[in-house]
Amino acid sequence: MDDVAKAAGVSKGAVSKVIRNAYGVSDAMRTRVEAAIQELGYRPRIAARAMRGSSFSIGLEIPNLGNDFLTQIMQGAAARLAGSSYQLMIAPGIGELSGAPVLENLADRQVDGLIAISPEVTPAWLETLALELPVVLIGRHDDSVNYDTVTNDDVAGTRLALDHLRTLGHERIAHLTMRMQPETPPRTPHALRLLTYEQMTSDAGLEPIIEYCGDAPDDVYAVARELMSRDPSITAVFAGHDTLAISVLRALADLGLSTRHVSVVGYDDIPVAGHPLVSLSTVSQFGETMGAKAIELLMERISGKRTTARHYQIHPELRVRGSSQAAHSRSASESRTRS
Amino acid sequence: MDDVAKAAGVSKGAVSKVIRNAYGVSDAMRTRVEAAIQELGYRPRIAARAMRGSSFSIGLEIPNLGNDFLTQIMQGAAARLAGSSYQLMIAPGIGELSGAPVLENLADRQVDGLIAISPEVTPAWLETLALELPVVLIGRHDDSVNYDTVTNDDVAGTRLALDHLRTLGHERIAHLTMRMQPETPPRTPHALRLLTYEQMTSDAGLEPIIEYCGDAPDDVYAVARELMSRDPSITAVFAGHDTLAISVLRALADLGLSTRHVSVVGYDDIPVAGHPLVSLSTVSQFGETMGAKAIELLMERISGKRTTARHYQIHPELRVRGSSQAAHSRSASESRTRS
DNA sequence: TTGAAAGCGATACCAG
DNA sequence: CTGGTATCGCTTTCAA
Repeated sequence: MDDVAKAAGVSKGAVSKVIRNAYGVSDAMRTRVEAAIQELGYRPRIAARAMRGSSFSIGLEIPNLGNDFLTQIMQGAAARLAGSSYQLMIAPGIGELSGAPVLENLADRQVDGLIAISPEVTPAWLETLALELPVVLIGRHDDSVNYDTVTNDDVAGTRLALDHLRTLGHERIAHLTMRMQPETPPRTPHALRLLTYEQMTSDAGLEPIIEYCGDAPDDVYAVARELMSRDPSITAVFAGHDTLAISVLRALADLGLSTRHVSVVGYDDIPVAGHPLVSLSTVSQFGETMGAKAIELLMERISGKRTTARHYQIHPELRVRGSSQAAHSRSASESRTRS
Repeated sequence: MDDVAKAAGVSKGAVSKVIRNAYGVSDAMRTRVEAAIQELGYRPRIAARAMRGSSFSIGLEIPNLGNDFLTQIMQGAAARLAGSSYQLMIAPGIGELSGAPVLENLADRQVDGLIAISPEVTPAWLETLALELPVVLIGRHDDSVNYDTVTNDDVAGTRLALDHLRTLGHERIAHLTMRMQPETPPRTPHALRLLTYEQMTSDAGLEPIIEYCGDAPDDVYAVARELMSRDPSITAVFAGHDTLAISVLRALADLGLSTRHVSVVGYDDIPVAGHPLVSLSTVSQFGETMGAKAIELLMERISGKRTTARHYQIHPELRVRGSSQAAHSRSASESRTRS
């Protein structure tokens, strides 16, 4: 920067102002400085800028890279940030090392704002973190004071899925979900979906059939397969998200069954769900919109336009595809042969 | 840091040494300082550290978030970095804004090392960039001097796919690939696959059938569908990568055809390829290993263990699944009805 | 082994 | 409108 200042015959301060196009620079000076910048191929060091001002980076913490729904969120955020002077820095969690440590890593790097997705970070911890920098949490329905949230209406989405299956005549509807910490009140997406499932089955006088699985794809598959082979009375599965649902489809296929025998409905509407070979009925929660909205909320805070919390909620929509079909008693109709 | 120094009754320099566990600190001092760090919950600011030393961040540039193969690379890199003091910062390209600008953004943020995936960045530019910081390029077979490369043997992989189809009796084998800049010699994965396809069809006396598509999923689908409906003599498609292959499967399904009529082989072995409903034959290039290897090469340079370029090449393997079947003349056998 | 002081490259305040 | 200067938080000599 000193070089640029010398080349243009001005002071460092002036160069700084031109870069930030701050108030108080004459046109003559601006042109000279910009010419010098061009000529020397000067690029400001973000690290140095970050010490006094901002880093022009916004951090996006995600617990898991393999999840297509999270990918949609990332895409929405990245697209919304395109053309701005900010760069999106995505920091993935790795196995157990997820959530708070990753968020701290990003905060240590002086990002100007932070988007968090990990459901297991506690609200109290996030409130503290949000005292230091703007934070948006995606997914959890927190009643936060210092940070914003972007959620979808998991209760409504679950109702859409279950009402759809009931309308098709299903009564033995299982719910496959992730193992999770108990929480009161439920605020994570999967806890809310589970709760809503429990309420709806109870209201309808149906027996709840709940199966829990871990994160590893192999475990999900094993649990799905065990569930499908253990109880032939089940005619439909509502899966906590599409990746689980697709594991159910895999288990069905491997057992020589199909969605004619067992209907499957997922949640998220990941891209592959719409593929004709998969054709998964699901609830869309518009991941790209969520990512984009998170950036917008963050920018409002970064620019100082807003200091009070906002809780933005998306209305999910049902996508009916081939994996949900009218109920048949499976024990009667199934053929046990591959089609 | 001043606070910590005061609390421990030592100098800033001493605290710094403890943090970096540098040479020349007594045990007594270390314990006192560590206690103070604990007590005050002190966390060093990376931005300040970056000004003098390193940022403990390594940058990963990817052109596109929606590509499952790139996701595998990211996962491999993230996993390999787990437990180290480095944080992976993934910077996605957005639409046109990809490649060089994103790499510059990362370099401006003083990352300690950089992994690049964009094929369109020129070798000359990368050589210059690699003068400033360690760089590993994934995918392109450059004969680089200042940066390392991680590639898979695209020629061998293409041979695996095409030999497989030939063995199944196919002679009308189309190749669906991405539109790309001409380059001499070919160094990008898709250019090499195309070249190998051209050589093999020529050697076998077969007519080359080459179809180009853009990046947008809709365009890929349209091209695939047009190809499938235009020329019924085609009995097999070798797609440049799995996502293209899956679009071909979609087009086939929508046309009332299946892989009994047209065999499809992809490249990458993305997770969904192994799903029984998709069952895509493909060439695995072990994306996770590539990502992990890139981190390893980078770390060797960051630690100063190595300064000469390495070009690491992975041996691809064929994964035979249901989408490749013995050739039938499609015009004779097809039924044009949905099954 | 420890402490003091000089930067790193920008920003921001305050005179001129 | 412009230039000088203190400053951010850390690393890194260099003496003691």
